[in-house]
Amino acid sequence: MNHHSMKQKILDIVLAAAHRALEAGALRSSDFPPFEIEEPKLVQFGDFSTNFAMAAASVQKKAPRKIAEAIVKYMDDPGGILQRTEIAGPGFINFFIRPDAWYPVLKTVYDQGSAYGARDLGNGRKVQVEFVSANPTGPLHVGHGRGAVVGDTVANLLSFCGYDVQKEYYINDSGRQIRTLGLSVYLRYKELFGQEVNFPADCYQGDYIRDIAADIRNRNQADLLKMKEEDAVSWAARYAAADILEGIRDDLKSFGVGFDNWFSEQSLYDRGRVEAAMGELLSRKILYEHDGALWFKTSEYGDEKDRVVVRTNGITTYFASDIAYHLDKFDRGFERVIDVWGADHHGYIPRMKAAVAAAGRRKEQFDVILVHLVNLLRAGEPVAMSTRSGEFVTLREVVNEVGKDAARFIFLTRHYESPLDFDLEVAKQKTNDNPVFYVQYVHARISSIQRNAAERSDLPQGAWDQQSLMLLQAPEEIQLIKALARYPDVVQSAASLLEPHRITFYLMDLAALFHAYYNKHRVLTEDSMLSQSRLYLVTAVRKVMRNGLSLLGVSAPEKM
RNA sequence: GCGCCUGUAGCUCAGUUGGAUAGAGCAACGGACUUCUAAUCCGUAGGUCGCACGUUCGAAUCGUGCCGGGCGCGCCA
Repeated sequence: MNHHSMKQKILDIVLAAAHRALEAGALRSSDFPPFEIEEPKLVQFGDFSTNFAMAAASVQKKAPRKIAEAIVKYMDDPGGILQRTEIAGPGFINFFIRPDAWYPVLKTVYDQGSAYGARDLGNGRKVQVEFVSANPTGPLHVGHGRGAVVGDTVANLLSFCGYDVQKEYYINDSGRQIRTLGLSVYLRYKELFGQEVNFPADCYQGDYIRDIAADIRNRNQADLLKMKEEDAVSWAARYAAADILEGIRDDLKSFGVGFDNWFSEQSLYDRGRVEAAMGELLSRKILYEHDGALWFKTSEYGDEKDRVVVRTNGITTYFASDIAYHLDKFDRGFERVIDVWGADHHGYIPRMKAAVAAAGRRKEQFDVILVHLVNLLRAGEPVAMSTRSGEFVTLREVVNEVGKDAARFIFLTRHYESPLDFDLEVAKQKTNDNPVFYVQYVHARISSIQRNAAERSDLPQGAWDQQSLMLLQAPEEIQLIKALARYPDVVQSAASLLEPHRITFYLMDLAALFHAYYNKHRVLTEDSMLSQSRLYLVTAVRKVMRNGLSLLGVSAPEKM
């Protein structure tokens, strides 16, 4: 299988030319600097261009244009893919590809099918993506949804590119907020029995707390009133956390997000992992005692100050269990660990990186993806969102209203470090305002063409026929094939930069090219040969669309 | 005050990890449906890439300073 990308072929041609030029004495140094093969923004500059000459100028001690001339002079084109080359501007070499040289791309798309676009970056290495990890103290809201899609899609991308990926949800089921949850439920429970209670402001205010309390009463799960308050609170806490977690699991499921592992914070304590981690760090003198507390020397690893891991009262901080948790991740054999956090936690990154570094892991082994907030709007007006008052819009409500596909896609229409306006009305619109349908519509349209083609006996679907493909001469057709050829590069950069929005933008581009083509040229005509070639082309477009949408976890409808 | 993020068309945002004359969508204006799905397309107009220096063949992109916006700075989670 020799599916070299066009870009790679150009790179080979340039390098070979450089070597020949060197042998012939037209270049001085065998030291070729790194250079780029890129796709120029303007069509007049060809299909590809290279900055080799400019990049090499200082080493070769020659004017860039002279170097470019030498490269062009000694250039060989064994595959016969070049129509012409030219030297332009300060020393760019522009390459114009013969239209028929693009056709094999279509065959590659067919041959590789659902694997088209995948580059093996991971080589089977184990990577873990941890995301959402919302406290089980209330339902997921829209912001969690964004993190969920980003994490899920990053995991899809890495898995597609040869990593062995595990998706994990970290459950904060120990500590104070869980106790507060228990207390909240307990107090609501007492209210149900007509008792006067003073419901504190720092308890969870949402109605779901009342629902849980009612649930406990109605199903006669336990008689909390007969228990000692302390026992009742902890019983309520466990019950409520499990119940809420079940809801979170369901919400995520209907959002298309599933996890391979649900990891309990409490289990770290139960298995003595926190204690063990602290002990190890203490013996390595990375922890030290000061003012009656235990401190981590994070400042020696780039943090601005040291951090407390065990308080004066003997209780560990959240940081302590987080250290243990991350050490545990690496102990489980993951070579690479990726955390997806809300942007409000960004101040936490230096100390977490410090902890990972102190554990002897390399910088590249740990990444944090910071997902910025979502502004929920309805027809341009902000929707009130306050967790404290309990008046927030849940992820479930959003998914129920606009659908899984629209929600997922829209969450990925921005770089995750950019705040996102999510307008519920726009998400439902079936117009160009809403990119989901714009992209899905391509898939539906092509599916429709295929259904029509199936009625005709003169159109074998999916057959490679070089002769008929030669009929694909329109600029729009070549543009489409070029876009398909670009897809593997897009996937690679999305995966290596952990930037799923690149797939989204690519699909919108491809969709625009297709819709333009569709409006200008008819696929199925009286001309069998031409129809066959165009059918071959649009079927390839459909395959790539499908691949891209599946990475995003968005469906590819046959009809709309 | 310190740190992180951010500033690109009226609005919302891309920008191939330093490339050539800065790109979409929306909004505005003007067009295209007896043809495979008009949930579409075509055209026009729209810019001091926050500002100023610097780095170099070349900067929206890198560096420094300033201005504006968001967030974070607990022995909380």
